[in-house]
Amino acid sequence: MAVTLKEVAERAGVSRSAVSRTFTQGASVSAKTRKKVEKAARDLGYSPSLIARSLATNRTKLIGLIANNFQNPVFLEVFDLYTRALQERNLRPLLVNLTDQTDPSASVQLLKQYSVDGVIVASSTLPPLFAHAFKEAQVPVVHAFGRFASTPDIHIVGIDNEHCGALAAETLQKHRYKRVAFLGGPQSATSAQDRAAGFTRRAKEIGLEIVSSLYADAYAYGSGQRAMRELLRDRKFEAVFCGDDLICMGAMDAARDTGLSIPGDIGFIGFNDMNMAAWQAYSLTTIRQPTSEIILSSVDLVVSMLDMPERAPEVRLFPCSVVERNTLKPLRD
Amino acid sequence: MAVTLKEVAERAGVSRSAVSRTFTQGASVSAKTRKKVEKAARDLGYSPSLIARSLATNRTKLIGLIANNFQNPVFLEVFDLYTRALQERNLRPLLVNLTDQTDPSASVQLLKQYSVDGVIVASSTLPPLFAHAFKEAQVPVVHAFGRFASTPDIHIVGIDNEHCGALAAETLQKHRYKRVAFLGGPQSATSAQDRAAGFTRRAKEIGLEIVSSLYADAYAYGSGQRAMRELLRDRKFEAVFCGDDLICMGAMDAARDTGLSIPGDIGFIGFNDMNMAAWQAYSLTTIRQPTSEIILSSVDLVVSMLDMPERAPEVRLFPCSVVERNTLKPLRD
DNA sequence: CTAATTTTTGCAACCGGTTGCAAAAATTTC
DNA sequence: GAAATTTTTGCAACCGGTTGCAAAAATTAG
Repeated sequence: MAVTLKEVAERAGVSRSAVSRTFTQGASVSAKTRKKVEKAARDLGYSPSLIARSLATNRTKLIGLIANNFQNPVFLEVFDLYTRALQERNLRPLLVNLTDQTDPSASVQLLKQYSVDGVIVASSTLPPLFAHAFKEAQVPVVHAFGRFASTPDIHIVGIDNEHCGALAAETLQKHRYKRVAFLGGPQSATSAQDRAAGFTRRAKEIGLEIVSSLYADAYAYGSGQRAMRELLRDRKFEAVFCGDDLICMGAMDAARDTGLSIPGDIGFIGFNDMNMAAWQAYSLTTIRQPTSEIILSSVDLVVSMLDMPERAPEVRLFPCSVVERNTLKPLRD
Repeated sequence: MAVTLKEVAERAGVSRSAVSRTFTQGASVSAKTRKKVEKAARDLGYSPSLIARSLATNRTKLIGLIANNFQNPVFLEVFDLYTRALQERNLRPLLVNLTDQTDPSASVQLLKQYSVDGVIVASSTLPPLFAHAFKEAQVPVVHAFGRFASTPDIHIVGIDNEHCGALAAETLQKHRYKRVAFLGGPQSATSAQDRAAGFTRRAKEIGLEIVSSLYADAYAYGSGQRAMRELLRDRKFEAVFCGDDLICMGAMDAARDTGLSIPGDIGFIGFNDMNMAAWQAYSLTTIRQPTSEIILSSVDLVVSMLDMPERAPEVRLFPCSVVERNTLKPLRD
C-alpha cells in the first residue's frame, strides 16, 4: 500500500541504507546520491514510516500528556500551549483523559505500551505518587502544576502555592478587608491544600480574620456556585478568596443571584488569571499563575530528559503576581 | 531495557509465537500454555510493544484529531468527549493543533507518517477540501461539524446549519422582534455562511427585518465584543442573532458596557448551547447543537471505516433545538 | 603518481512483534 | 484401538526502517 524504503532504493539505484541515510539527521550521504534519492522519493510520494523508525531507534517522538480536568476552560489554554510547544519541537502529544473511572495504573501501562518518549502530567489535583509511577517505569516524567517538594524524586514545574495563598491574604488586607472567607478547590488537591495553608498562615500573621472556610468539590463553575450558596447562609465576611477563577465565577454568580453587588457588598479575589477572568461580566481581580512559562518550561525539561534520562530531578517555581481588576473595593487614594 | 517477547518465551519454555498468541485477541492457545505464559509475563512485568505490533499488523490504534480553535471553550467539551469515546474503544487521539502558521498539507503528511488508523477533523471552519486530502492519502477520515453536501466524497457528521439559522429567525419572530441584527462567525467558515444564509432566507419569508449584519473575525469572545461595538454605532435593531455562544457573550458584555440591559433594551440569541451558556451571568437563549451525538457518531463512523475502508461516504445530520433562557424578552402569556 | 587518509556505500543483523503453513498433539468417531 | 478430525505448536518469513562494520571510492598529502 504505502511506498517503502526498498522501492525508493530500487528506483534510485542505490542501497536501502542510502535511502535511510538521506532521511535521517546527520547521516553521511554524498550530494549526488542524496539528489537521486530525493528525486525518486518525490516521484513515488515516499515518506518514512515513523512506526518502523521508532522500532529501530527506540524513539517515538510521542509525549504522553495526562490531564484530568476537562471542565475548566483554563485547560484549553493549557492544551493549546502544549500542543504548540511540542509541535514546534517535532514531538506529538498523546492525550490521556484521566477520568475518575479510569484506573491510573492503567494509564502508566498504556503509555508504556505506546513507548512514549516522555510524559507530562498536567494537573494540580493528582497526587505526587501518580507521576512517580512513571519514574519507576523508567519513563521520563515531569509533573507540571504539581506540588513542590524540597527534595523531589521527579521534575516539578509550577508555583509556590503556599506563597500565593499568602499573597491573596496580603491583597485582601491591602484593600482594607477585615473579615474574609476562603473558598478552595477540592480538598484532595495539593494545590488547594497549599493555597489554604498559605492563606491561613499569612492571614493570622497580619490580623486578617478568616470567618468561614469551605472546599468546593471540583475546580468547576458549578462547584463554586454551590459552595458559595452554602457560605452565604451565614455571611459574616466582606470578601472571599477563591482558589480558582472558575470557582470564583460560579461564586460571584451565586452572590449576585441573591442580589449582592460586587465589589460593593462583597469582594472577590480569584486564582489563575485565565483568559475569561478579564471578561467584562466578571473583570476579576486574581492571582496570576504564569501558565505559559510553566508549560514551556515543562516541555523543555522533558525534552532535556530525552537525552539525559538520569538528569537529577529539578524543581522550577515561577512567581505569581496580583492582577487588579474590579472585584475588590478600590484602594483608598 | 524493556522486557520482550523472547524473554517471556524463554522463561515460560514455549515458542515466541505462543507468547504472541496469548496476547492477541482470538488466537488459539491451549489453557495450559496460556497459564504458563501469563505467569512468566507477570513475573517479568512484560507488556507487548504496540509499536512493534503496529509494524506487523499495520494498525496503530491511533486516531488523528485535528482542531483549529483552541480559543473556544466549547472545544474543551469536544476534547473531553472525543478522548473518552476513543479511550473506551481502545483507541488513542493524536492531537493536532492546526494554527494559522501550520501548513495544512504538513498535517496530512505528518499523520500519514504516524500511520494513524483514521482521522477526525473536528472543525466547522476548515474547508471541505482539507478533510478531503486525507481521503486522497487513503486515510479513513470523517469531518465532524463540517458542511453537509448532498453528494459527499467523505463522511460528514454535523447539523444543517442553514436550517438552524432559519430556526433562529423563527425564534426571534416568535418573541415579537421586528428588526434584528446578524452577528456571525468568521465569514470564511462554512458554518457561518450557512447559518447566515438560512437566517436571511427565513427572515425574509416571515417578514423579520435584518437591519445590520456583520461577521466577527473568529469564533472568540474578543471578536464578538469588537463586532458588537461596531454594530452598536448605529443601533436600529432590537435583538441580535449571534452565530456562536462565545461570540454572543462577548457581544452581550459589549452591550452591557454601554449601559444597555438584556433583554430589556436588547435581545440575544446564541448558537451551540455550550456549558457556559447556562451560567447565571449570561443565561443565554440559544440554539442547541447536539455536540455529544455528533462526536459519538463521528467516532463510530471512523471506527467502522477501520474494517470497511471503502464504505460509501455518509452524511449524518442531527437536529438542533431552541433552548430558552433569559436573553430574549418573554413571550406574551 | 603513489600512499595515506577521509568519506561514502552496501551488507547484514537487528528492533519486537505477527502469521501462514505444516508438523505434532489432542480429541472425536467408528 | 486405529483412523479421521480438530486443535495447538513452532518454524521462519515478514513488517519498514536503522546502524556497526568493512570494503570501495574519493580526497588529500607528499
